[in-house]
Amino acid sequence: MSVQLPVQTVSRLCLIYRVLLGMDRETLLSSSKLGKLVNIPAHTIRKDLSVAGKLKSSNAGYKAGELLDFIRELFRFDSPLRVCVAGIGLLGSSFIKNPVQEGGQFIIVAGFDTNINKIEVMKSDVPLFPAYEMADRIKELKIDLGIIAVPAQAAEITMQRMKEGGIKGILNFSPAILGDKDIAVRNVHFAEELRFLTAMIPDLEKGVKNG
Amino acid sequence: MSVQLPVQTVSRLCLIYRVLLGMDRETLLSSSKLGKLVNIPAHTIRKDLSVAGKLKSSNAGYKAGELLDFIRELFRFDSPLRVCVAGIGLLGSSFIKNPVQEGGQFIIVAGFDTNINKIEVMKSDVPLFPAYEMADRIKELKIDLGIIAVPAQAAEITMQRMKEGGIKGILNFSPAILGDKDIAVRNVHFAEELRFLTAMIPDLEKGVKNG
DNA sequence: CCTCGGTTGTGAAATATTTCACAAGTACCA
DNA sequence: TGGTACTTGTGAAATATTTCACAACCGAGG
Repeated sequence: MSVQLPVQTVSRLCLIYRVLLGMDRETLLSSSKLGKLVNIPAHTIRKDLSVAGKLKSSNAGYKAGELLDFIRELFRFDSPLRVCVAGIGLLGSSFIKNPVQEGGQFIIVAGFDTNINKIEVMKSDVPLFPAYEMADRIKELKIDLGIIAVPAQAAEITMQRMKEGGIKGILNFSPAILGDKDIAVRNVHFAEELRFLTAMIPDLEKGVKNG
Repeated sequence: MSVQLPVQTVSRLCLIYRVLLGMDRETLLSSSKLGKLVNIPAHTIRKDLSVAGKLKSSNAGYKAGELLDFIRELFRFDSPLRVCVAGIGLLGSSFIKNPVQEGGQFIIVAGFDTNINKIEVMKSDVPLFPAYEMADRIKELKIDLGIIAVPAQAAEITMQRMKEGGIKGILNFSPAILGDKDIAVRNVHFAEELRFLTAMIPDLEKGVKNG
């Protein structure tokens, strides 16, 4: 399969997947009902499903459960992925202490930090290791995804270590901007979300530049 | 101005803004040098600046400081925005305790929670109020932006209260999917970022569906 | 069996965005 | 002054994405 879906399509399907997760499998949804739930026009949803290779049905909408299964298989959301966290600061430890549930799709199996004291002191169900062991541990524990929650200046080396360990994807919360041609990297930055939001606001009154 | 820039252009300019912030104003950057820093092709950067209404110069690249000023004025990033946080849980309180700095572009001026005890017990420089006062306080304190960090079932009502107070933009960290035609809303969801990442990974080995 | 109301799936049209390619500007140097 | 080695800005071409519009399908009710 894999006709390489447009990124936005992928993103929308993920969004749909999310609402379907919290819904009775038997619920019957038309593309327009679904559209209202996720703020996407009905025809876009239909097109997305169409290019993604849809399922059978005609008429009468989609059964939540079937749609869920379809997307799950499409993106192989079935087998749980093993995740590690680099940087056991405020943010990093919150991932370790309050792991995302999401039906067991992700399992946090290791934490890393350069600060050995932190590793020894912190209590956690997840095993913690010093950062220099990262590549080896990632191989050993067959880790798929990495979350980077280290300071900016350590981000690059952390990514390198993760790559060396053979990680497939990285979610980067550090202020550094990471990217790589071999693996999927996604940068997330709170302040920038706020900034983007600000930039998108039609007109923030203020002296109203011209009119 | 405002020719309504493409969303992606806005997003890229914000990214560029971020790297410029952490850079000496005198640094001279060519579009390709800049491109490497943010993982964007040079011609896309030039085009973005072009449609955004660019500045003067030809030759010899951009001075970091000038570019910064250009983007700042373009999006009116100058006057600081007043931000409030709804939901003083783990995430919400982290915003209050460790406010984003970003050169004072955002100031957190209030927190809200339905749980009165929490409000009374928690120590914080930022004043905390009960949720039902939200609309009034937002008006009173002239708050521009809201961060929603409440549980899913409270998200909708929180948005309504914020709208009622006249807020211009919302950054929603709750699992609910929010949207509104009048104000800018941005949904952020960690698990979904992981999921999106997973979906984007070319081939996560696994039984390798076909080939 | 036929029609009505509602829904999907999808080619084709309409838009939007990215990429290209190149004229034109600038500095430097001799 | 002329030549070299950069770089930008941008119209036009190439792509990508979204929107439209409509045939086809289904179930229910005569």
